[in-house]
Amino acid sequence: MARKIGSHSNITGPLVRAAAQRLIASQGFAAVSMRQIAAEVGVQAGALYLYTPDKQTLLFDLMREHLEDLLATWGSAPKPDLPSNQLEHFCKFHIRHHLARPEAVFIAYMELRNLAPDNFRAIEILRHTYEDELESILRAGDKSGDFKLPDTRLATMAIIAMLTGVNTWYQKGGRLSQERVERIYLNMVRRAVGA
Amino acid sequence: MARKIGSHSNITGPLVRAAAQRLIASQGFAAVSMRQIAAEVGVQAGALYLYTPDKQTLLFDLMREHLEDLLATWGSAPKPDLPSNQLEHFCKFHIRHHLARPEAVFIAYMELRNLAPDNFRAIEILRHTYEDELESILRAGDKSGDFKLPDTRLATMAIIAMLTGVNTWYQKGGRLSQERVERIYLNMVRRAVGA
DNA sequence: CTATGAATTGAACGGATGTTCAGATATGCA
DNA sequence: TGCATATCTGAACATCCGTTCAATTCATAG
Repeated sequence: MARKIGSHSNITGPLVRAAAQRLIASQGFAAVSMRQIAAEVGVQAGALYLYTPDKQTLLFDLMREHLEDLLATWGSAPKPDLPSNQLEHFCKFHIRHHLARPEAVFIAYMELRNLAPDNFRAIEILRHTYEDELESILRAGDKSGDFKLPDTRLATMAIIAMLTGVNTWYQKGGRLSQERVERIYLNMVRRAVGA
Repeated sequence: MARKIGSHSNITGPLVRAAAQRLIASQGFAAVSMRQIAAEVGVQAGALYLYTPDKQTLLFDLMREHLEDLLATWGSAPKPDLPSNQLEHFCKFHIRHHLARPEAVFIAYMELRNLAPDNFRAIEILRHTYEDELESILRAGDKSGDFKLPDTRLATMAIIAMLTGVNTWYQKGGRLSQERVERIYLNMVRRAVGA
């Protein structure tokens, strides 16, 4: 067997990402220091630089991985035929995927302004790619007559804002189950697009 | 004439708030230093403490004033009679008011976690008060049969998220006029609530 | 013009920041 | 066992942070 790099049973790398995600989500990127992250992992600050070239890249990697995960998961799911069913699939997927990783979602939305310009552009492309997935569903439905939309781009932005907004108030074990929330939101979305 | 306090033609106070708002909106509270704000105003850092007891209070005041302005402006506008007209009034008001002060809106949404606990609670009360204004419209419309809503609280959160989302993409001089955006969003909201 | 008090400076305080690196430690393979 | 290398420490670097305050400048009232 070829010698593996990092053949020690080292898991510090993932721990660093997890601690950084937790801390940045709760305090904000600028307010979290490398020493805080290191303390959470149980190492000294200098050791973090074995796993990231700098603090900025750590943030960028968290956001990029979140969006790549979002796109990959969406892309690997089978697509229904009819626009109406595609819309249902998207709504439920979006709520479910976002509620399952609130910290990553929070960071991806709140820390955009802390990205260096090149990193910002890369993240914006990924986000736009995801938005286009919904927009193409709406466009197809509008064309087929299943939906009635004065402006598909605005409907796209409106629906994504609405669905992502669930993350700001939903609490597991609250008044409504996640399935019920999904159904109620889907119902509102359906009516909003004239389905 | 009684001697006025600050009878010098001093406008530094408002300038401090304006500079702080501009800088915090673009870089984030934790990333902006008192020295940066002072430089923007054209004074030394120490002078800022004539206008705010500390950095935390400066943030709190910005957010509180934004929400008090929102509630006061909303409260002073005449209310239509029918729920359907009230909903139209709210949608147009919300989009217009928020698009007119994007920096204050941005700060009020993004910097909540940088508030000290007491300040956070105070801001949350103001925000909830505003949400209740929409919720009572929806409740009245649901009762009167003008709207058909499975859950007024969820509809409230969904609509506010949708409307506030305009701030993330709207650009003056873009493809659509503000009035057209207001109309399209109102149309989607009306359908979403079953009006 | 002078006295008064508001407005501001500029230096200083202790401490935190991201990052680097020589040296120490731990691990797995020969 | 001994060697190579991955992992980590702990101190150091220059710089920035929020905040305080004695000293100074400034504008106005009398």
